[in-house]
Amino acid sequence: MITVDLKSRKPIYEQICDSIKQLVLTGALKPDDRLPAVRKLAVDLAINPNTIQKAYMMLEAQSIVYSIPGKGSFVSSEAENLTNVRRAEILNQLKTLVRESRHLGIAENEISSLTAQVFAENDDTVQQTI
Amino acid sequence: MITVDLKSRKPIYEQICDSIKQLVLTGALKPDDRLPAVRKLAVDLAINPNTIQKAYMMLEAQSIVYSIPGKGSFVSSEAENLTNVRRAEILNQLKTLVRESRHLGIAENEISSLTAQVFAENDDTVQQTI
Amino acid sequence: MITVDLKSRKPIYEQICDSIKQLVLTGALKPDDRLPAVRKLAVDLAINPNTIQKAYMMLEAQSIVYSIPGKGSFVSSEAENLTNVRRAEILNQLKTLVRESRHLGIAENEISSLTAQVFAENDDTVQQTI
Amino acid sequence: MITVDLKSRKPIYEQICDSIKQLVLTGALKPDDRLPAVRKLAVDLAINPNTIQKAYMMLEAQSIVYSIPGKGSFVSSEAENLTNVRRAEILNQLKTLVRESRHLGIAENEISSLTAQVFAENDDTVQQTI
DNA sequence: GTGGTCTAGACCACG
DNA sequence: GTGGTCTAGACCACT
Repeated sequence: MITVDLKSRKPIYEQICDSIKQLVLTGALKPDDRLPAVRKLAVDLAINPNTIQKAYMMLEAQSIVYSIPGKGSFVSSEAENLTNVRRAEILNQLKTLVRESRHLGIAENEISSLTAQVFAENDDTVQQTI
Repeated sequence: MITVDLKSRKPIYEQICDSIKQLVLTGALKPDDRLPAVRKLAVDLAINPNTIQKAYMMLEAQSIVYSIPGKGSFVSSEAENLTNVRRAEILNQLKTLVRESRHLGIAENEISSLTAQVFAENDDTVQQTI
Repeated sequence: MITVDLKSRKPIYEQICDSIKQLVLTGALKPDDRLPAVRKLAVDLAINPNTIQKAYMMLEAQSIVYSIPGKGSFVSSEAENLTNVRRAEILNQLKTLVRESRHLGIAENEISSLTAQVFAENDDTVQQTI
Repeated sequence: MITVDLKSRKPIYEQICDSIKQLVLTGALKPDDRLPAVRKLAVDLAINPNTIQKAYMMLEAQSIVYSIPGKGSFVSSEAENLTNVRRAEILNQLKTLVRESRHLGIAENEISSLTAQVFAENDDTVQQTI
């Protein structure tokens, strides 16, 4: 489920955070679900446990995860807000990009057709979330 | 014209690169136009000349700028390709974002209306370039 | 392996770039091989680390090297194209030189014999690569 | 006869030196011929007279030119050695290039055919020197 | 005055 | 320990 690209410029701990957020967003992880144990995940991904620890700490700082010493880390119930937050972010980014597109002379219908095309895709992930 | 945010996580020299690329994209800088002198820009932005130098070097490595020691730095004639490159980038980013939007349950017409709204904006910059 | 001539008119960082390209061309450095650490090479060559850093940055801009902060700098897998690029360069330079030779009244067979002589050399490096 | 490329990275004064050496090599300028007047050449090339002056000074330092204050600069009689010097240089560079060609796996007959091709060219400049 | 190179030394984030 | 960024200040060559 969780993968990291060691060659990427993005810090590994950040990749792990993003992976887990993604799992929450898609519903694969629900509130009070337990996250993989730090040591196990470290072995699976062949990376340093400290790095996993750091990722979990960042998630905890964002209230996406809570941890119980000796038991593990769990998805917070507030994690469901993630969807709304992310939605707002995306719409904002879209606005910025569309604005720049316009500056560069990209026509409105070029964007519309791109959008339509994406919505016509047969994406497995989408199927899962239905 | 060129501004930097010292607090940003993005390196200063990269901000300068982006600023200048933006000026080229908007047509504010045309091929063979002269860029601000390294030292002058450094003073204006209250930044070390080495940092400006680094930015210019990166732009030169990308063939967006050419420098003649003793004379100055100038916009390359090949810089006009920038528009096409940037256009492709944007369409790609748009596609990714729209795809994620769909995953999060954002409706197609929500995006359409956002697009329409942006294209209806009265942007001064757009007016100028007409 | 890597040496620099402080007295040369060619910038030190460029000498380092060329040295590394050469190592890649001869196969001494292969894709994903690790380059010497910036600070270590700086000490070995008795040169400021910034200069090494600059060299590595230029190589990265040319996609010959990729760097992962905290891990090191590595030969890119695309670096293998270097051979083709260099070959084209060489043939071009040869053409120019031969043309000038002709202007100066050097006979064709003088060049042929020089070529034959070089190909008859017993070069250790060539032996190794067989 | 003499041209400069203001956009080139090669210093203008060096371009002028090379141009003049070339004229001597092709026989267009013979011993005791007078070089163009500094001011006139500066006007013709639209560059700073100091730059021309510097070029002539460099040539004088290499004994390719001698100057008589108030009369002008003239091609030295020793300038004819230039051909021999240049010939040696070229053969040396050729040797180095051919050696690298061999390392990169370029076949001997590839170089031979390139040489033959150049010698078969119909170059006007060559015609002149006959 | 221009760009270009280099040094010395600092601080940061990552693993 | 790694690479990456930045500053301060020096010197050079070219115009």
